[in-house]
Amino acid sequence: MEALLTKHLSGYFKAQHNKEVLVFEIQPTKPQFEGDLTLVVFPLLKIVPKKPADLAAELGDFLVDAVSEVQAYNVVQGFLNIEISDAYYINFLLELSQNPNFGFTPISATSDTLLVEYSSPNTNKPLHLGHIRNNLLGASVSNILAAHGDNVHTTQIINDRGIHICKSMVAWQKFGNAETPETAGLKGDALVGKYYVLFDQQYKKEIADLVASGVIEDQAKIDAPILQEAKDMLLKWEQNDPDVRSLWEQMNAWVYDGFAKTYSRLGVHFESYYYESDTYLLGKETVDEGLSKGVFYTKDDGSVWVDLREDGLDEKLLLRSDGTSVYMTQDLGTARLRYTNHPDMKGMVYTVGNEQDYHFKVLFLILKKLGYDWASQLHHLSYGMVDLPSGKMKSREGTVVDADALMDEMHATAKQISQELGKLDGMTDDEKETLYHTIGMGALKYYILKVDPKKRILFDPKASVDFSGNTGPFIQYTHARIQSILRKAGENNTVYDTTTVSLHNKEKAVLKMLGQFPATVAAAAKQYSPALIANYVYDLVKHYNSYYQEVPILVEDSNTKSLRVALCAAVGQVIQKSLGLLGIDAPERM
RNA sequence: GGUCGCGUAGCUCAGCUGGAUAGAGCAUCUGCCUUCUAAGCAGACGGUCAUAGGUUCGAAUCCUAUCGCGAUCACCA
Repeated sequence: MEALLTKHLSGYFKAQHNKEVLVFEIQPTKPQFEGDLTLVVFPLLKIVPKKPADLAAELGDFLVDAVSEVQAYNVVQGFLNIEISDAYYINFLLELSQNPNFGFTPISATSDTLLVEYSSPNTNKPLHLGHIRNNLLGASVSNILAAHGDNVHTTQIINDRGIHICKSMVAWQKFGNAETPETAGLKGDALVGKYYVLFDQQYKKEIADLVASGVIEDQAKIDAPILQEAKDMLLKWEQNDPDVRSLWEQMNAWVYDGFAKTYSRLGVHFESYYYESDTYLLGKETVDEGLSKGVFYTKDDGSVWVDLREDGLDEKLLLRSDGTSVYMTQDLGTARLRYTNHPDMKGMVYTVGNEQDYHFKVLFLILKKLGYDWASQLHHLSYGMVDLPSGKMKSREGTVVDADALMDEMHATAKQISQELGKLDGMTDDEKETLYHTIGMGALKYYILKVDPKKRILFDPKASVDFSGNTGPFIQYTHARIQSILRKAGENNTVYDTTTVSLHNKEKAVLKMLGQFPATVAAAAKQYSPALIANYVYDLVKHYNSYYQEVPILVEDSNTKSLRVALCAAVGQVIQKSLGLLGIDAPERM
């Protein structure tokens, strides 16, 4: 509709005033005024010098005359409020009902291939609340880009090597007594995490002992024997020591087994996996390449650096003096490997927390300096930390919210509320458990995703298990009620005579909301923001519930009834799609 | 200290490239289940949009400065 009005207005300015005007400010009319769309005329006064109200009236007269869908207008100051005919919205509903792809763009031959990286765990501890935000964001953005018509591949980089991995390995060797997930009765990732914590405890104790014997604290942090053991182990690992490699493979296998269970519950999946243990060597090659191109340089101790001071950044280490690689080294290798594996790729999205903004700025700049033209296609999907009311999460201090435990809690809450409400008669126990999972995850995912990614989240455990108000279950509930109506309405009940039905003003409001869905998907893709989808679907549901409350759907008059059922079905479809983009299931009943 | 981000109701958040009287939820208080699922709806209460300047017909939104919070600037990842 906006496009149609723009076209006519543009023609009008050309014919009447001989001016080229291509962009008009058209927005939904505020509820307190009469009308459906509002043209702001202030910007046009520079082109045609008139009083605001006069120009608005002139344009209003023209539109009523020229555009059949425009049936009336009113002017308030410099605002031209345009009333659109019911027929337009009724026809829109008809089109929408016949288009299962409404709002989505199918993948075609011209689609861009994109790689979205998310999750990216370390193999030394279980996933926690911070990872949950990462996973939900990455998975949802992947869905949104795909809905927008991109050919999306999901992947992750697994930080499976490095000093932090060696820490849990050393601790297991010293204190583990050959414990396994089976003998300990723990998930594999939880078992390995336990030894990571043990390492830290022992490390702190050794530092304290050294300080007590007269060593300066900074020196004690370096000299602590267990840290030396971890460093030795890293060197042995890079030298392919068979014993170290075997232990490493064993412990990583435990972790992957644990992660797989958590990912499955979260409902995320990956089409490929990259391991730093595979890419760090290519990273080292990249460093050599940079040295030969003169982009990097070597210091006296043998360490390799890049100087970014001309770009307003700092000097950055790329290879340690002992020749081992750092974080940046392997990221260089990983990026190159991915473009080798996907030559047609048009972009890559890194879902990583905003504490690494600087890292990615540097990474992209280095790749550009190395001459890779695809460096400009890389995007860092940066998001804020998840904080608790008690402050920051610290894995070594045990103040993290464990992902598995959190999901258990959401499930239990969903179960408790569902049982209290007692609406699930006739469902099998399996169906009920599935539903509790759907609702619990709906609450968690919506709670996390409704916040603008770049903002930090304050995770309040009490508020997160809230199931009413602006929550996932609230939206799921509306979907369930719609499905209930559709079941009662029966089949083939959505055919109506478009020329004789009329619209309730609440119906019109809902249809306007539905009309915004395609633009919302497009905006969410452009901004990599699931929050736009979450806020949109909440707004849609608010309008629908208000309508549902005030207007009966299953009425005697079959023409009116069919229109209303069609509207319910359309709302149900858009809710289901929106929730789908957020990775949330829409239940048939609850 | 340099750089980046954030600051909107008691709390948690919306507010698109500047537009009309800044919106939701939670919490507190009032109504509405013999009628399509009350995980709902309708209403009340609650704001000097951190502060001060500037640009503009018009600023929560853009610019500058200040204050506050956070992140980062590691031979950690």
